[in-house]
Amino acid sequence: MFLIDFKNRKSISDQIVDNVKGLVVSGVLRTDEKMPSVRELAEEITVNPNTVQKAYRILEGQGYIYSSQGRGTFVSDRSQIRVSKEDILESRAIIKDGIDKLYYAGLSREETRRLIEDVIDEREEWT
Amino acid sequence: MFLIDFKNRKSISDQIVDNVKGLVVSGVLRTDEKMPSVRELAEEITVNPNTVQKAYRILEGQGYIYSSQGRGTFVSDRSQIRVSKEDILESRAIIKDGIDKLYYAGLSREETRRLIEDVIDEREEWT
DNA sequence: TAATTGTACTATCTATAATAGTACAATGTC
DNA sequence: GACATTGTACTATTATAGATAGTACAATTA
Repeated sequence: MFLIDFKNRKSISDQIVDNVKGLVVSGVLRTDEKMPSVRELAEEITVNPNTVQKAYRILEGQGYIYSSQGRGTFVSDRSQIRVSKEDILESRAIIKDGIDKLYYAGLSREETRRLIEDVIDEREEWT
Repeated sequence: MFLIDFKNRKSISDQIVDNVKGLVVSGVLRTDEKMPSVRELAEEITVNPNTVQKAYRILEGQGYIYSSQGRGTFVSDRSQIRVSKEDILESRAIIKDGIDKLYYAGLSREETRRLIEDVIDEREEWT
């Protein structure tokens, strides 16, 4: 369910954040479903509890999950997700960086389009 | 000519690498044209010479430039550029990461396609 | 000869991520 | 009520990557 790649360039906490976002948005995790506790998840993926807590704090701040002292952490309704314009622009900048690198590697516009269409088509769940 | 953003998430040396690659591939820097020396460029963009040298080493390793002790560093012919399959896969992974983040933000397949087409169309020079 | 240039080092500083450990309030369970 | 669980907030420490600082030397050019 929650997979971490310790050799990844992305930090562990960022991987948890993106991982959970994907499960929430795709509906694998359902509204009000209980998330593993900070300590549980930390043990499951063998990282420090503080790392999980950091990810949960970010996820709560963006409305993907909500927490209740003593009770636990739960999945928010998708209507609660808050996306800022900066988030979109950051994603755009990441994609632009990747496209730039393909250009530097000598790919043509059409080859780039094909590669990206491949990536898009890999995901069957989509709004 | 060589622009560095010190607040960027990309390291300075990586920014130099990508910057030069772009200028070489687009033809702004012409074959056998002399590059600024390590020390010159370091002063121009106010970074440490070691940082520039690191970037130059990477660029030479990938065939974008070549160096000659005592003479300087020069732009390679574009036929000398070596692109590994891993480079393409890394670019693909970066793009996938950006597309994933757009999905997490709730964008539809079509909105994502439009945003990417925008990015692609921003670049007029292209093979 | 003197200046420039690429190159190779070592040492140090800095920022970020992750780990380790402690503590406490709120909650649920027995 | 007692106790375990949970979220939360700290501090301190370690690990790593990137950048800086400084030195040195061989090859080349002027």
